[in-house]
Amino acid sequence: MSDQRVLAKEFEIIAALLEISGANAFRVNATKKVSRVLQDFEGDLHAIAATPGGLEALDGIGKSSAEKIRQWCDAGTIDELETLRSEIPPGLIGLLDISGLGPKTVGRLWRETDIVDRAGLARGIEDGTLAALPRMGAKTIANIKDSLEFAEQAAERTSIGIALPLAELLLEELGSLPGVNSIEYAGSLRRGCETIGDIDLLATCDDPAPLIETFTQAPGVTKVLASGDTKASIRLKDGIQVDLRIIDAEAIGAARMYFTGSKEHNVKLRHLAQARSLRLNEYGLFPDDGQQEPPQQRGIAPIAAATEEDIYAALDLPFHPPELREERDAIEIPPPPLLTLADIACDLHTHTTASDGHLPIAAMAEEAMRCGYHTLAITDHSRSSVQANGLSVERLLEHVAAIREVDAATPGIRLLAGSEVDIHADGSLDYDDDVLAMLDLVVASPHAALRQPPEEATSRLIAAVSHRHVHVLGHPTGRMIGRRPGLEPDMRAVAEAAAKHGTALEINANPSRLDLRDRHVRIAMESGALISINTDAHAAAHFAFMRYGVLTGRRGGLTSEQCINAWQADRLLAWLD
DNA sequence: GCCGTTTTCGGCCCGACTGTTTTCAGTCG
Repeated sequence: MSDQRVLAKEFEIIAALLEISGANAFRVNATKKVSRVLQDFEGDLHAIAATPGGLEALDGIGKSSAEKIRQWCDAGTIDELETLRSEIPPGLIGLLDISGLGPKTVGRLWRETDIVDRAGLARGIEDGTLAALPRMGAKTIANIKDSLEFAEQAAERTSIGIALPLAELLLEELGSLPGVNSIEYAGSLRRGCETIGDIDLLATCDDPAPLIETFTQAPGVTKVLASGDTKASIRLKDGIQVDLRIIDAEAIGAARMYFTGSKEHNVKLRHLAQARSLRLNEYGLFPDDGQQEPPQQRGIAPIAAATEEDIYAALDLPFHPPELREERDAIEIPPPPLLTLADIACDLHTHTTASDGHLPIAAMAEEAMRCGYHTLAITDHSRSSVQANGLSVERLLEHVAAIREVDAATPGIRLLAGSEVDIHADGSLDYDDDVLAMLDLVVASPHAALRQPPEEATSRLIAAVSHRHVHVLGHPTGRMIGRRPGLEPDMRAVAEAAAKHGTALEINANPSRLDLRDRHVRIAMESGALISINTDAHAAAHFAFMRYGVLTGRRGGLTSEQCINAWQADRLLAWLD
């Protein structure tokens, strides 16, 4: 893990310990923000720490945090963290993740009981220690017990590849109920995040009660977490939480904006609203008359509420698509026109039964035509990928001939004979130049040695993108979300080399990969590198992964101009030549 | 702890729901 990622975790721990100790909530928030800034930071942490004022120039990092970061760079520890650790049992941090337990309660456990970790909590529930605390009734304790058991076995976040199809299924089922006028998803799912904490649904309907009832009693619901007049939360049997909110149709824009987030984007919007003597909440943008009671409860008409566009316009801001509403996205700057799924006209990285795919060439061509593509590249594995049945030079030559044969026999789509060539640890490729030269398209990808140090990874990938026969750098880091971190190269250096040599960087659209990731796409855009979004399809169903790649591209600010999959066939072919 | 077109002090987003409590604290998103 890179230094800034390790340090981001340290600040996360500081924030959690401060929270338990009862520190000022704004100080806790500020510390959490430092963690997020470090998490997102791309560049050389030690270099920026050594530059006077360098750290302080980052939004959210002030003098005090900069000092701590420099201390960590020099000594490998932070005094404040060591002090906190010596005072507060670290096992308490694991209690903050249990739904229903917040900082106040965990702080109480620390000061007033002998419960210092999850095992202690389980004991305290049984032996009555918990029940002795104020405001701890039977129901609260039962909820905590349930959350504790759930937290012990649940995965942290759900892949968008699981959450999005599930959400679409829910929309179909709930949307067909009588009296439901509209239903849609919001939240991190709508922003296209690679993993989803829970699914947020927004509905407009004639009568909320029957919808809430159907929702909370649906098959697959293992627990009803909340059920009110306008909001309900359930947990499904696979552990995913779904929140449903009932919205007034006139205020759907404000609700969309509010529940899509991100939280940080909303906070920025509220700040700007305040500066204009306005008040923004999930019911609309209102004039701020200084009264405490929410304006919508006093019959005050909103200035804007029906659409998100109205609200941005009323704040004199450009519209931001959901994918560009993260903390890192500047709010005043108009976003570029983003690539859409409809722009995608080809897939340039797919596999067949020749290596480890499930379909023969002709069947893959059929699927690509169903997607409306003008071109499909067949790129089976190279010889080093033994586990994936990689092709020897001899088998590759036969395969190329077979691809050209199917291409000639299949009007309506152009098939490219390519290869996904292994990039060896030293940056050399798995086939000789004369072999690569006869291919229509070369995707070069790292598959092994994915734990090599960042400097080696950087030169390895720069060597690949600089190679005269390489068109696309496939899944550049080799990461698998939640399973392995992959390479951590200096992505700006790789992107600059790619831009210089006219090589495209891939967004591998498989939802387990999404590699490049969103923040790397941003760097590629800034460096002027081209992007190629490919599904790496090994089966018919994998062609549908394209949308996850497009979402990731959009989160990085990708335009159709800079994405070679959006180009017309002749332009693409000219570029390949 | 951070920040500044109300600037070096005094703020820091806002509402729903639950459970325990008789008016609201704590948690969540």
